[in-house]
Amino acid sequence: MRYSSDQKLQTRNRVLKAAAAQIRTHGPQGVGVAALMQEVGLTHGGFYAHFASKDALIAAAVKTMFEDAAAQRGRVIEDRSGPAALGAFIDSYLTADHRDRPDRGCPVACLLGQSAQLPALARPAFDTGVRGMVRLMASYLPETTPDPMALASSLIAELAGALALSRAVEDEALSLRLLEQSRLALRARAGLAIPNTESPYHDH
Amino acid sequence: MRYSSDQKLQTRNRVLKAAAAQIRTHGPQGVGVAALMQEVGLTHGGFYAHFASKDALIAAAVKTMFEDAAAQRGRVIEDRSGPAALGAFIDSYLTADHRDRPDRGCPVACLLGQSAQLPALARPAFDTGVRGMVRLMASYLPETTPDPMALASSLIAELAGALALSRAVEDEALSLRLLEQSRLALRARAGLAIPNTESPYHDH
DNA sequence: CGCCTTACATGATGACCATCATATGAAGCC
DNA sequence: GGCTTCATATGATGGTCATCATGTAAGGCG
Repeated sequence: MRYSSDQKLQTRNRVLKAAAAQIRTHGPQGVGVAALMQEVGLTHGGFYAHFASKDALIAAAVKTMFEDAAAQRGRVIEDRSGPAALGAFIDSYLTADHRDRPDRGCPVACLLGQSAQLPALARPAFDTGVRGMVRLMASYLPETTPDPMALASSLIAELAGALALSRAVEDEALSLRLLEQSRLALRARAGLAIPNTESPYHDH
Repeated sequence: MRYSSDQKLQTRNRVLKAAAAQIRTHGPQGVGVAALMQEVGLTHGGFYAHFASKDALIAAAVKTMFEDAAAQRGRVIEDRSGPAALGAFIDSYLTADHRDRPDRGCPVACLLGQSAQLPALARPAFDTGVRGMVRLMASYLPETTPDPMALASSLIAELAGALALSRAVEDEALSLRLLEQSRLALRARAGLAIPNTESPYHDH
């Protein structure tokens, strides 16, 4: 075995990445140290050379989840700005695709209901992430918005709530309705043009 | 020991009630059969006389959670009807009290992010509960609402999302802001009078 | 050439957990 | 008064899990 100079760091990052995906799909409790390390191609013993405990891993993983999410938002928004950026973000957020790929999805929506399972070590990272998302959203609102932070906070609640609900629900039709109704409502509330779409309650 | 005629049923109900509270506070995985039975004053062995498996217990508990929630809504709404009922519901839902007592709170908000942990047996009960809540909300909206079901679905997403977010967040001030902003936004969206409250972003 | 550090592997430990086979003890019936 | 039934208790089984002590191979440095 030859160890390059940053071997350990690379391994750590691979473990973190795998953990972030696992946490989003199976929750913080659903991740096992042994299974996680095996996924990375290692065995469970070496884990404690990288993290002091499972809780420490989760805290670090939550942090990287938010960093990845910020990068992803950048890719979605591209060079748009203001309300156009907000529209692109909302439209990409409330899709069946985002719903079905929680492992790459928004950490807020994934951790929304996991407050009980989330170790105390990981809480500050979550708070920071939520704050950042609210601030970002507020910055994209039209300049005429009277209280951008207030509106942004309400928009985030619906955005993440609708995605989480659409995931929790079993019935596909109900799930899609939840996504689409909130997408339209959010666009309207943010002062964006409404795409001409029939209410899914009426077409059949 | 004397067994009254409905002894078994009463025990079953006590187990269910305890399970419902545990699931809401610690999630489906956080409930242990042994600990649960001990809470009811029994030992773990008798459990399987009442439920075929832990998953079956959770499914039954989810069902009772929604029944309890419906009864609780009735108590909050009292003899109000229409928008007044809706206002009372929203105001009672987005409070620090509801946030801090998940064991007695809305099952939708508790199970929002637990989709991964929720056993398949319990999913239909959740769907039914969500549908019922949307229908109820739609029935309270002003008669002039163009598409009550569509609006109700969007309102539920924000309602449950805001409560879940306020629980997941560590910082008390942020948590209260999330509750209050969504409370005001929801009242406005439902066509209700806005109580005269300063934005918590501005007062300090 | 040989020692030491580094990155990981092996294997063990103790805790917890769902599940079930079997025992117990009381109530009601004959 | 013995027998059955029924709700619950006891104790075992097999599994999973986080954690840690110790072993091992390889590279770098003397």
